[in-house]
This record gives sequence, C-alpha cells and structure tokens, in this order.
Amino acid sequence: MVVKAVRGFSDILPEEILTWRKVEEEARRVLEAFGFREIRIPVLERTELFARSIGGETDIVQKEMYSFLDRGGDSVTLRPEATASIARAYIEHRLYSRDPEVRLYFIGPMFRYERPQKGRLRQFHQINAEVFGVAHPMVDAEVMALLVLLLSRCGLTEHELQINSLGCPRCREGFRETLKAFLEERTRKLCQDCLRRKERNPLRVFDCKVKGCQEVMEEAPLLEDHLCDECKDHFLQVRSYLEELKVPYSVNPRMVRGLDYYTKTAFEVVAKGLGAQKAVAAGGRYDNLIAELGGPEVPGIGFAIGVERLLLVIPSLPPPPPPLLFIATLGDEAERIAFRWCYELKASGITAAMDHRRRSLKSQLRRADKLEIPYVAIIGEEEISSGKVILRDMRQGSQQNIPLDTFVQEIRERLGPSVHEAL
RNA sequence: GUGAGUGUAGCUCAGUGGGCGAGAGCGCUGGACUGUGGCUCCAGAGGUCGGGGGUUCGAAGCCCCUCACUCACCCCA
Repeated sequence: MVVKAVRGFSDILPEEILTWRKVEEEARRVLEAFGFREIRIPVLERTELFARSIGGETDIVQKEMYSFLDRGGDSVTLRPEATASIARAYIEHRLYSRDPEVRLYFIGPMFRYERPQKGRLRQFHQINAEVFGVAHPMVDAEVMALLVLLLSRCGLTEHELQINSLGCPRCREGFRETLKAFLEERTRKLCQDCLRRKERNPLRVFDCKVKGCQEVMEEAPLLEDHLCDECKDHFLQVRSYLEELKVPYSVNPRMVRGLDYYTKTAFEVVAKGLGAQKAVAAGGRYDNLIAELGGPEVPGIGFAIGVERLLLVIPSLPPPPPPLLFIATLGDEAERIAFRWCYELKASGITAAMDHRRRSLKSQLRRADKLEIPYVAIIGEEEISSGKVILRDMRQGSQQNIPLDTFVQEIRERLGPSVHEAL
C-alpha cells in the first residue's frame, strides 16, 4: 500500500456505520422534538470569521487551523467548529427577523491540525445545537437537559454533567486581574506551561494537571465569588431549573473554556473510559457573539457533541445484515439464469448474491455459510432439465424443490417484504 | 510543537549473548467427500521482518537517520 489516509483522517467502515447512524438518528429525533431545525453550513469559511469569534489569541486560531489562500488570494479555513458558522448564517440570512427565538442544529465534520490521540482526530465529527434569542436561564437548563437525554438515548451510561459560570466580560475581566495578581506572587511554584497561561489566559491554570500548580490553585480565588450580581443570579437560576427538571449535575468551579466567546453558563459532559480526552460534549452561553460578528444584540447558547468520543463509550451495533439469498450455480446456462434472477430479486428489494468465479458447489456453499446467508438456491444442469430448483435452508440444513419457471415470484412470496422493504 | 512506546503473513502475535532456506493460530485456496456449508484431517498460496544507511564473514534482533501508528503533554469535542 503506497498511499494511505492522511494522518488524523480516518475511514468509517461499513461495520461501524449502523452505530453512527443510530447516534445521528437519535440526535435528529431528540433535537427536532425540542424544536431545533437542521441547518447545513459550508466546510470552508473566511479565516476572519474564526479569528473574530473563537479569539485570535487562542491555540485553535494560532496553530490548529487548516487555513490557506485560495486562488483569489483570500484566506480561508476548514471549519474547526460549527458555532461560528451557524452564527454567521444566522446573521447573514437575518433569521432573527422570523422569530425572536431560533433553534438550529448541525451534524458534520470539523478540522483541527492537532496531534492525534485517543478520542482526538484531525477530521472529527460534531453534533451542534444552538439557541439564539433567549437570555433566560430556563433555556440554559433545557439545553443541558436535552443534551443529557440525547446522550442517554445513544446508550451513554456513565457520565456526569458539570457546570460552571464564566461570568460576563465585566466581572471576568476583574477576576482575571485578581487571579493574575494572585499568580504573580507564586510564580516559583508554577510549571512552565502555567507561566505562559498566566499571561495568555490565567483561568486556564485552574485545569493544569501538574501537582504543584493544583496545590497553588487550591487557595486561589474562585470566579464564583467574583461574579457580578446579574451573573450570580443567572447561575443560581440555572441550577434551580436543572433541579426542576431533575437533571443531576455537579458544579466544577475549575472548568474554563478555550474559546473566547463564552459567557456565563459553561457545561461539559464527561464520560468514563475515554482516556485524557474525556469530555464527550461541551457547551455554554455566548451572549455577545452575535453582536461581535456584526449582528444584532442577541444572546445565544449551544453545545457540541464529539461523535467519535461518544462512539468510544457507547455499545456498538451489529454490522449490517448479509444478503438473504445466495444462488449457487453449476454451468454457463445456470450462471446466466442466476444472473437474471439476482437482478430481479434485488430490484424488488430482496438482497441476493452469487459467485462469478466458477468455483465448485462446495466452495460456493462455504462462502454462503461464511457470509451467514440464510438461504441458498442451487441451480445446475440437472435442475434446468428437471425444471426444479433446490432451495436450501442453511440454518436448518433442510432443502426442497421449487419450480424453475416461477422461481423469482416464489422467492418474493417466501422471503419477500417481511424481511426487506421493497424498493 | 514536546515526550514515551510500538512497527514481523490479510488479522492477532511468537522469534535478540546476531547464524532460519523467517514461524504459530485464525483467515484464504484446494483435496479427503469429482454437484451440497458448519466438524475433522491433509496439502498449498501468501512476508521488501515499516523504509534507508552503517557495523559484521553473516542483521528481523546491534548503531544512526527517517516514516507510520499508539498513548500522554500542549490544547480541546
């Protein structure tokens, strides 16, 4: 094999497809029941969109984007996430003028130039859901509740919803400075990465894994205690509405965000068995994003589910079923007849198969057995002259004769639509 | 971008004080059963031992470089 798939880009093989479909179908079912409508956004956007929404200083924008100049000289980027694009579409098509509340979802691949590891690829898939136009904390709780519901429907059992409040630009800026000052006094105890974080995004020091840093952060001031009245009240209400819906959650005061646009509520669903990349879904409120992108003052909230990560922790479905009937042939004429029968059966929705390699009857049966095909028809010169075809039940090992000239009709009646829907 | 660990048949893996024409199980093909699957037995096909260079009489095993995969860091779904 000379040419292989590009690093971090993977094929999804037929045996995995049913599990993928189940997740996507559950997502559509649940989201549509909650009033979300599907939107499809382009793979490519102007680089500027992501620089402005995600934040020009974030790692995603700095070093993880697939960006290039197109032939017209414009800088474009394969989307590293969907929220920015959905927000762009919302503004561009003035969807806010149709109804004050707009709910959208999207399923598709994202691209980030990162080093692959468990639960992390360069092309990966997300299920995104966004609500535009409502600032009320009820919506925060509803979105989290439906996320948990959706994940459980997909078969995710061991998971935990963690929530936090990131505050608004006003209170967060103040806290940033407070925290930075706190860190300045303990620089000797911080790791190299955290010294860098201290400058770029001091909140990130909270989720450093180095012991020394964690010890320092035990005593660090918490954002919780520095929220403005509005943010504090919002967070309390979100919690009370989650309780109203009986959604279990825990507050994680150290949870922070890598994207700049988040405000107030942030949440994650973490699962066991995922290694270091243990968040299967994450989201939050972004009340200033639409305005920052040039739209009206409209609040928003949403989440993204990492589909590959979810697939790692839910049971997989069995592969697609084999054909229903295999036609084994002996001789040229039999092969020709079987060829026609297979076509006619498949055209009416019955999956049939045959072998075109002129193998012995034994090897044809062996193949049918290996493929777990439940019925095998046998046709050779004897059957052609007697006008009777053998139909063998592979599970029971029994067989009977059926008339050659009404074969297709006979098979349709016996094995037809109860198993496979007609085309 | 950083670090560690792995690359031997289609798959899962044995094989290092350097000496093998390179093995096993499963899978594949054929036969025993010349037109009847599964079980059993027999036979066969299939390998640039990731790639390149070096050391050596001799390298799958040692040295250097390189590529790929995996996990972790960074970051994140």
